[in-house]
Formats: sequence, structure tokens, C-alpha cells
Amino acid sequence: MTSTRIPTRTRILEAALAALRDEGIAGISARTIARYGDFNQALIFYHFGSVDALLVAVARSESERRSALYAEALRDVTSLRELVAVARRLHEEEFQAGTVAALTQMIAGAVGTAELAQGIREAFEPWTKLVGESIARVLADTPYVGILPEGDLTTAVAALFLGIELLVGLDPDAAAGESLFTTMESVATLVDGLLLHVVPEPDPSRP
Amino acid sequence: MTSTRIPTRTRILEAALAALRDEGIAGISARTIARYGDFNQALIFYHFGSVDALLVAVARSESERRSALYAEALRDVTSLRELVAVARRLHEEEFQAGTVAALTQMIAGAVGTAELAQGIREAFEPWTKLVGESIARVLADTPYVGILPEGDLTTAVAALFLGIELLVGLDPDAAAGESLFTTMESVATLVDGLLLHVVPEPDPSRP
DNA sequence: GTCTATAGTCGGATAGAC
DNA sequence: GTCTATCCGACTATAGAC
Repeated sequence: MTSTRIPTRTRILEAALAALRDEGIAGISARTIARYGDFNQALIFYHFGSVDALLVAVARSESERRSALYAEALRDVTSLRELVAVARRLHEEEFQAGTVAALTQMIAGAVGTAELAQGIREAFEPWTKLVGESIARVLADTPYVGILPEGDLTTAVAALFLGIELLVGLDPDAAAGESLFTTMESVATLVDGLLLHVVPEPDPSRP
Repeated sequence: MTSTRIPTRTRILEAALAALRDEGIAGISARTIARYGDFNQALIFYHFGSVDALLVAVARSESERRSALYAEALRDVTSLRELVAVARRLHEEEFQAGTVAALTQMIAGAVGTAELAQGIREAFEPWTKLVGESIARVLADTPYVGILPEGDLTTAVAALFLGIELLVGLDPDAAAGESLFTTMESVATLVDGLLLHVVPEPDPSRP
């Protein structure tokens, strides 16, 4: 796990992610991160220059990893239900690792630090682009193309999932388990019907 | 503005809110807050005991203020469109003051500080209850009562609006202006139609 | 590349004068 | 209730030995 074969740069990135997840942005410091990775605090400055620069590097690394993992699934999305299904898979796979929570903390920490905000924004541009394209495909061939602005819908979807992770951080019980995403899949199925002008019957046994 | 007639306790609460909004949770400290309110740093500990306790007091105060301001409007809500309209009004009225952004920062900061999380959760219980009741009324008299769990929907709605403020903090241009909420009102109107099983313009040529 | 040591700053919190 | 003064731990960042 903590094998010496893993390059220090990577170890620092992983430690920063873990610290962000567990301690939150308010508890982040070079010393905290070093404790998580069991390396010397000074290495952070040697490899990344500053703590903020390290956080931007974490954002970039996470954005790339995530794009690689979910790009294929996202490209197949043509309905809202499918989009929520990908989101659910992402939530289930990433929740334990706490990577979305870490991202949420970074975004929250970017307030009042303009360069950190810009770095994170740029780091996640490829990812938001992927999500935006999926939403465009959901809208395509529905009567609402050109009526509902894709940019706003993308923002709303991104906001929804970031907000969920934020609330999960506040109250792990509230959004835990399958219930929340199951409900959202139900709603998405209903809206998909609406998009196609077909109203499905209410289903007493939620899928 | 900085009149001596305002009790110190209030001045501290307001300064903490402003500091939270401008500097974010990562930049919060007794000294930062004292600078914002132009009072002595030691007063925070005299009046509130600790910085964390002050933050919980801010959450309580904001929850009460908000409940008082929007309870009436929320009680009239019986459709999703009306709920989004209240959210839009809240966003427009509170955005400049930055109170939602401050709350977002508090929630983000609560990660890894269990007692802070519990304090904030309790502080906002009356408010989430109000929102939950509105959603219950939206669902009432639709075929989906008892099928779609209100708790999950409340969580999703709360998450959506928290996430929006989080993203606005990251990129003020992205969610600025009227566009985002106008789009959400459009979507809400469509979904309202769905909830009542009334499809705007049936199109038999589409399966 | 990684370590120790340290400068210099800022933080929470308290004691005690007024 | 509000102030000054202060303890002391934690922080960023750098210098320099290895």
C-alpha cells in the first residue's frame, strides 16, 4: 500500500485527497497532508510549490481519472434516466473513496482565492464538457431542443450532485443508502416520459 | 452603520457572516471576524465561547431570519413552479448579501467536525421542515403521493440550491443573471403538467 | 530527492487591568 | 463588557545538511 515504488508525487496527491475528504478544506495544511501520507511536510513545497498549487493538481488529476472512467458510459446516455444511472454508479463507486466530497471541499475552499478557483475550473472543464454533451443528447429529438438552454441544465445537474455530497457531509444518514438515487431515477423516468410526450403510469413498486 | 447602539453580540454575528461570505470557511478565524466587525478578537470568546460555537449561532440566527421572511410565501406553495419562484426570490434577495454562500461555507466546514455539523443541522431543522411541507403539498392530489418519498425530494431540492451557490462561488459568471432560474421555472412548469397527468401538447406520432 | 531545523506569521484561548 | 497582553501551538515556506 505504502510501497516505496510509488512515486512521491503520486503519494502526495493521494494523501491530499484523503486529507481533504476526512478533514475538509478548513482542516487542510501541509502538515495535515504529510501526516496522511507519512512523508515530510517540506516535500509538498519541493514538488508542488504551495498547498494551493497542490490542490489544483489534485483537481486536475481527479478530473482526468474521472473522465477516463466514465466517458464511455456518458457517451451512451440519451435519456435522463440513463444520466441518473451513470450518476448513481459514480456516486456508489466514488462515495467510499470520498473523491466527490473532496472536490466539494476544494470548490468551497476556492471562495475568496481567485487563482484556486480558476485552477479548479480549468481542471474540470473536460468533465463538465462531457456532462454537457450528454444533456444535449437527452434533449435532442425532444420538443424542447432550443427551448431549454443546455448550459443552464448542465449547471443545474452539476449543482444537484455537488449539493448532495455537501449534504451527505453534513448528515451521513440523510442521503445514505439507495433511497435518494432510486427516487431520482423514478423522477428521471417520469421526466423522460414528459420529454417524449408519453406519460407513464405511476409504479407502486419502485424499480 | 457601525452605531454603538447595536449590541455587540449582533455585531459579532454580522461580522462572522460577512467574513464567511468573503473569505470562505478556510479563511475563518477569530481575528478575521474581528477585523470585519472592527471589534476586539477576545469578545468572540467572551460572548460565544469559541469560533465554532459562533458559527453555530450564525446558522441559528440565519435559519430564524429566513424562516420569518419566507414562511408565508412557502405556505402558499402548491406547485413546483411556485416553489421555484420562492427559491428565485430567495436567491435574488439573499445573493447580494451572500447569506446562502455563507451557509454553504459553514456546511462545507462542518466536514470532520461532528459537533459543528450537528449544530448546523439542528439550526436549520425548522427551515428544512418548511421546505419539506411545501413539497408535500406539491405532491398532494397528484398520482405520486406515497410513491415518491418526500424526504428524498426535499433533500434533492435543498441539494440543488446549495450546489448552485457553491458553483456561483466557483464561477460567478456561470450561474449569474436570470437565465438559470428562468430555465428552472420552465422545467418546473413542465413537471407540474406531468404531476397532474396533463401533457401540454400530445403528439401521437411519437411513441 | 529527502531530511532537519528554523524563521516568521497567525491561530485559539485565557488572565487580568480597567 | 471591553480592553491589553500574552502563552503556546500550528502554520507556510525556506535554507542547508545529507
